[in-house]
Amino acid sequence: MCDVFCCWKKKIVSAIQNIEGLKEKLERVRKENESLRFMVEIMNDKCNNLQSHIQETIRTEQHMKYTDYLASYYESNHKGGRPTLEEVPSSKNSKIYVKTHCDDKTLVVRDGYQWRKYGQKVTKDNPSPRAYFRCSMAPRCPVKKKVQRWMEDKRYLVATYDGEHNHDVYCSIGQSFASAKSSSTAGFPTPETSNTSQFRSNITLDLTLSGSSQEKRRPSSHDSMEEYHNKKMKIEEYVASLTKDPNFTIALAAAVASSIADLPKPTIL
DNA sequence: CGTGTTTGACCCGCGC
DNA sequence: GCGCGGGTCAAACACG
Repeated sequence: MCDVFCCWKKKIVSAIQNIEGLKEKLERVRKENESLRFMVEIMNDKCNNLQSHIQETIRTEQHMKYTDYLASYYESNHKGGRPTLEEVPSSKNSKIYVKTHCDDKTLVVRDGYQWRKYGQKVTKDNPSPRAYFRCSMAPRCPVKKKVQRWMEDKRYLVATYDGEHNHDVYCSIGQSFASAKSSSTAGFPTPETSNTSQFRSNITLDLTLSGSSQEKRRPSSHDSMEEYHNKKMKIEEYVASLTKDPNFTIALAAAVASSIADLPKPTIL
């Protein structure tokens, strides 16, 4: 009787120990889960930041190209005179002058959008051939452009745009990144174009807990400040170790790039 | 094999 | 009506 009792007692103690162990395990998993959730939140913020960064980079590039064109154009035609409104290209049916190398035979104007070439022709007034491009989003996007070397200064390419894009630049970029196959035309993110590496290298994936993400995450009512800071430190260490891993960075960049392709509502610049 | 480029042929508007 | 020239098409080709 006593033996049976002892045996049962042992079993019960063992079961209780098991339960305690499971409880601890559960608690650990719960904490891990919480940390991961926190990290996903951070990643999400960083993803948004990255997206804004890309947007800003493209705007800057277009602005610089435009400024370069204006500067050289007014230098050669106005000898320091001020530009007039008529000479400033409009977004619809506009002309853009892009400086290139003289020996550069490709009629490529990197304007942020991806284009598909559908024809080339030598015109009467200009010995240089004229290339015809359609937006790669066609027929959804009706925009076309003609690119030809400028007669007056062969260093410049004249891109004449016909129509207005009804989508964002990033649709083209996302499509290009996602497909990993691209044309050698004016598409911004094409591997063939020299800007690509520059474009990518300018983006640094800041995965530390700084900026907006830190602002957003405040200690909850049941978190003490100390607990919160400890947690934050742990995650910072973890994130730092991840950022040191080149494979992780590559994987994240690829994921971000593909997510850009699926942006829900594109905005027209 | 899929996707983009090349290039000769074709279309179409315009001036004579 | 004809010829010219700019714009587009589409088959062939190239490339990854």
